[in-house]
Amino acid sequence: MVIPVDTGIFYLVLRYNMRHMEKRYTHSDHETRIYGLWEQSGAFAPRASKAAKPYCIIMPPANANDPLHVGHAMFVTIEDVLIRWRRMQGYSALWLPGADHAGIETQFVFEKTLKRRGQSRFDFDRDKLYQMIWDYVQENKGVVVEQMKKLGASADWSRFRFTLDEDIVKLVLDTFRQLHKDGLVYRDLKLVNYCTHCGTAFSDLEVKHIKKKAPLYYMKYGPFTVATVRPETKFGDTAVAVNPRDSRYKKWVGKTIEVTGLLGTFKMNVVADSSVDPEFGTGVLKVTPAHDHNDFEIWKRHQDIVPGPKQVIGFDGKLNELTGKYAGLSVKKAREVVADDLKEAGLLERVDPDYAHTIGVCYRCSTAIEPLPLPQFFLKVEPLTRKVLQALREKKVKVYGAGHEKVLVHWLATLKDWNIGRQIVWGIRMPIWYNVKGHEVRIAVSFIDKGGKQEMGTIDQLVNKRGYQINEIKERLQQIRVPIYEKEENTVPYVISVDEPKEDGVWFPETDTFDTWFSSAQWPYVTLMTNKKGDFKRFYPTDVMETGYDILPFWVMRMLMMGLYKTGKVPFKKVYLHGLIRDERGRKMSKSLGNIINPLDVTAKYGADALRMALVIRSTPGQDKNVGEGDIRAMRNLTNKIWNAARYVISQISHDQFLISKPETKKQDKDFLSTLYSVADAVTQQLENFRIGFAAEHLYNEFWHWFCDECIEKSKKGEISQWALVEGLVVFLKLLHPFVPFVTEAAYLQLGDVLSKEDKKKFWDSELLMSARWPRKRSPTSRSKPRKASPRKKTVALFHKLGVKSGQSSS
RNA sequence: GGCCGUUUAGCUCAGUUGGCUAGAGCGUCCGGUUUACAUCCGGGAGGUCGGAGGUUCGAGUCCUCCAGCGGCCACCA
Repeated sequence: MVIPVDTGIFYLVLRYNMRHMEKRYTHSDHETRIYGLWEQSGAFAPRASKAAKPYCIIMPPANANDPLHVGHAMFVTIEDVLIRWRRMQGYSALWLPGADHAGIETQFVFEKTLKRRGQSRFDFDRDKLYQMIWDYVQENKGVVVEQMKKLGASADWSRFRFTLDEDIVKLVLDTFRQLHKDGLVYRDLKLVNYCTHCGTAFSDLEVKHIKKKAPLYYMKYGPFTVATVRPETKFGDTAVAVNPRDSRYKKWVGKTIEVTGLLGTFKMNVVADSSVDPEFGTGVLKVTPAHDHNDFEIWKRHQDIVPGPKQVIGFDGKLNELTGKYAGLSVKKAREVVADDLKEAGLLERVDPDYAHTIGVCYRCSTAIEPLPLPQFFLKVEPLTRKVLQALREKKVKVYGAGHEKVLVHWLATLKDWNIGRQIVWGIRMPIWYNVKGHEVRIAVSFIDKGGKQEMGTIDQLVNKRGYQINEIKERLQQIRVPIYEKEENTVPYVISVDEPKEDGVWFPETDTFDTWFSSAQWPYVTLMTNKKGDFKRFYPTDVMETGYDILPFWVMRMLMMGLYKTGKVPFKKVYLHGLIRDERGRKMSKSLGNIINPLDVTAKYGADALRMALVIRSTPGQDKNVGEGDIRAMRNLTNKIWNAARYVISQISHDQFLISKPETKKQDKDFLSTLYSVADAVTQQLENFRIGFAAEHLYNEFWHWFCDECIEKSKKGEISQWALVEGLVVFLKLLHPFVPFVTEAAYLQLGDVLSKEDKKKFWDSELLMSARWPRKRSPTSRSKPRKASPRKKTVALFHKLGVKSGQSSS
């Protein structure tokens, strides 16, 4: 057979093969060179042949700023197993890699480095800060790619995409425009989950709920007593609510009461709302629409009686000027001070010191989340989730992963509208311009003046009182806050546009950026649309989306929503969710425990193959897995075993004039080959069913305990012929290759060096194992692995035949 | 409060649609270096598959209930 190979590769392969094989497999002698051979062979790119069926996996884009951790190693291994397997089966296999700008994560990390220099993000205008983070990311980008290569990832690096690539951004913005046109985007004032430490709003999904004990204060409230854990928000109260069926308070409903508090006496209306639980506390609720989600909803339901949000906590997490002498206190401090003052004023009836409840905290920094009123752009979610639910019902997408399909359905069924703006700089700026003309008194901005100092205020104050030019404000803008008013004539008009509108007016850009997930939700189609011509047509919908179950709602769900919206098709047909990797005792890996497995350290010590196999063997989708150094060492031993099995077979070839023409006569050979190929079929089947961990274990056992322990030993006694043994070795190298690509390739190359031209015709179908043909049953007549029927089984079968209930009789 | 997962050898876990005489790694005990591999080979001990019912010729596998562990969701102030 003539193999058309690039002569350079051929030369390298020749040079690579040294006749001598070391007694032990030393990964460091092979991995880098083998990866080089693969890359130069061009086999990472999908087969060009039109006849080859497409197979595509989009790689979850790693955070551009994130060094490799064990989670990466897991996804690299599983996806690489699938891609290598399908590639060997002859598919035109594309594994498309990329990186994510990871807005909040990256900006947060960058701000830490700023802090070390004694600076903060408030020292810079928008453009300057963006540029600084861009440069910072450029320094680190690419590191993770090099690290993934060390793990053996056979991705097509030539198709690598970054979420902030110009053409990707363009498509993401197009989608936004389209959503807006279709009425799926709206601007509204709602309470958002605001982290005062990170300085941005989050979506509901990014709020972590933790159980906590806190004092529950019972305070006098006009004719009532109300229970609250947040006395500091009382300055923002606008009404009092009771349950409509609560007979105790019926007479008060609709009345106006007088409440004397720390800042004087106020009038308030009493409303009846069924969300109030008569059993809780005193059954009376103070309504604080600006600082509590439930209260906000009560206001929405009773707008005629209940005044709207009165914000008393600022975005800095401190009480504002409406709180009189308490202004400037942090929420936490204010709570204590207010409680003390209430007590002193005789307004505190009693305190339940250990009230257990849950509070929302920032998933990033664990700061308590403040619900704050903020005008935001929202994505109307229901029309999108409906389509996903339908696709799931119609089985257009299937989820592999321990019950997570149900979790996904639950998410989709209960999802709330998505606030897609974030108050950070690092991301794709929302393409929105406000015409501030005539609204200068209503719009607050911050910017950096010529002296490099931050200035803030309404546009009116800055221009008319402090004498700044409107253009210099715009040029060095940090943030803009455009309020929403009930009255039409007070509402600030905006247009969707990337560039400043040409129309008359004074146009200020929105300073919010999109939630990172808004762009990554579009990842499958934007990466294919902006890549080589025809990729989208050929590879979309993709075959498998593989990722950790922890980002199912953040990413997978949203990709389905956006993919169906934009293309009318699901972005992927299968979802494989891997579990988290924990330490050998089942604990989460953390720096403080010192139990982190650093993939690069492990790779250096035991080899990439050992790490890959340790991660994947016996893993189950959706299920966490414990991995310790012992597991990795055991798999390093496997690589050595593979190497030595090959070494033995190869040594026999060179010693005993290996004869290809030897006919297939021995019965033992036939049995051996029959079993060999049923192992191959079983592994293939397991991979097709995404039983990857099981396939790996099965292979491990068959290779080690059957092929090595039994068959090689038999061959020493002449019970299995040499050529059959060589065939066995080649088949196992191929089957093992997706899991442990380096050592199998190294062994395959060694074998190729020893085989004669004639021999190669039989055993050799490619210069490189990674491009070789996946083993299949040689003839349809060969049976599956014969199993001895046990006496018990025979008996049972007989009973069955006779229609007799066996019961205990067989024992 | 709702949902999901899990419970199999000393430890960590596998175990397709029921067919098991229940496996692997690590650990442990005994024995082995005449050349594939001591990162190894041979052999052993160790499990009433969380508990109780049920379906079936047959249940680790399916159904019901109970219990422990873990996770996700939820506006009880």
